[in-house]
Amino acid sequence: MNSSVHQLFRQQTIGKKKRERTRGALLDSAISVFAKKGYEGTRISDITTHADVANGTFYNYYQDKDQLLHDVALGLAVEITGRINEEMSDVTHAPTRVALATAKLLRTSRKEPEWLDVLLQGAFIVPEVQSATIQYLRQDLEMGVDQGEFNVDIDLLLVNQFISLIRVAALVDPTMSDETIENTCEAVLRLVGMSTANAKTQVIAACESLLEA
Amino acid sequence: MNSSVHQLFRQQTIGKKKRERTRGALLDSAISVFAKKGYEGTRISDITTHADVANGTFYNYYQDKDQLLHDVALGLAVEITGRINEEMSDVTHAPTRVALATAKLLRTSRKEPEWLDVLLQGAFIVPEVQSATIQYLRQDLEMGVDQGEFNVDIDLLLVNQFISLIRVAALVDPTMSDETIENTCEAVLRLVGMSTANAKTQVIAACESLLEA
DNA sequence: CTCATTTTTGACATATTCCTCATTTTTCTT
DNA sequence: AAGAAAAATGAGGAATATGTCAAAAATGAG
Repeated sequence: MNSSVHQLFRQQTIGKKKRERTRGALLDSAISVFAKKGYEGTRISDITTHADVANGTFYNYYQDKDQLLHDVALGLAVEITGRINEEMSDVTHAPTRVALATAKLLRTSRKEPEWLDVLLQGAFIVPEVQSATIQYLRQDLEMGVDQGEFNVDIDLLLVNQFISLIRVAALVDPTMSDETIENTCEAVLRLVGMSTANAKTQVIAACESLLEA
Repeated sequence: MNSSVHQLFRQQTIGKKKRERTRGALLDSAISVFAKKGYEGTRISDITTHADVANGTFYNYYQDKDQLLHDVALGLAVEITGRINEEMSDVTHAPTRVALATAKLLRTSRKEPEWLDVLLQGAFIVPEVQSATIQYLRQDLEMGVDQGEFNVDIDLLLVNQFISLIRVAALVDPTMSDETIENTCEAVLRLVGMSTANAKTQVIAACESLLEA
């Protein structure tokens, strides 16, 4: 086993002591297995097998599946949102930020479908992951209202609606085609109160700037 | 056990032979247990216990959980969508139909939270349930485009986005307050390309007609 | 290289769930 | 009310999962 393409957590632990490296292997395996079988559907043994360690090794690191999901999903949240936010540090126009962030997130999902899948599983199960995921989004939405671009109340419902549109994209089109990305970006902008035409314009602009990078 | 308030399937089998009555009890219990523990999380024994029958009885009716979910969710889909569609037979204005259907669906969820929960679980797992759920929705959306009210392409992604907004409402506010219902109705109208102001107007009108009934 | 310390191992005891089927109980037709 | 057919029962074997721990192996600091 251990045929993952990604190596997010093991990458982070290269050079560290054995303990951290094994933890990284478990976390990476958890991504693959949670994505494939779903959180409820995965057995501890699925993860240890995939990580090429003995059954008992799991219990040297975690007491149960919940703790593992917590670490995996939170790690993904920090990694993904941090990365995207950095890349947008110079963008101040809220609709552009929202469209760009959405497109970047879905691009990530095309390259590493398991990441978004597991992140979202975690966001709906572990409160702390939900907070981490929502954090930046909420800022950008409020910025859009302040700028007079978004015409809608920002509350918990809206933020969750936003996230659910992301999730649906991954569900309906796991290959995450350009078309799905663009349609989803437009949908989130309509959700926050932009007109169809306006949303289209913003998305085209955002996606162009994405191709340059 | 068997403390359900609802009795959808047992109601349908009153007067029928024992076989159908027991099947009804299993189906009603499945609603409660699936809603409480989730499909993956429920054990066959949870359902038989709740239905006040012996463990082995389950296997006189179904081979596995999947078949049970299929029957339960499809039954709910037929019941709920059929009911709502009947009540709207005289409404021809697409935005009104969409807002009304959404509000009625969420009202149902307020009264019987378990129904919508299980229906949606089924819609994301059993293809046949998804078809049954989508059926009417798609018609109304296309009607709205034809009437020049909705400004968006109708495809599988959009329909699923729509359904996911329904789901989020139930997730974020299980009590399903009036506010949540109205906000969700407005959100779905924005999703299909109506302006924030326009959506608000439609929802107010639709909700008023709902109070009369 | 050495060896105390850390980490891994995997057999096993415990626990859970599934599913069957011979037997008992209930149903309902006549 | 009798009795054949239908349905329900629940003990128990098979399969799967969990969590523990004494012993073995690997690590890495000096």
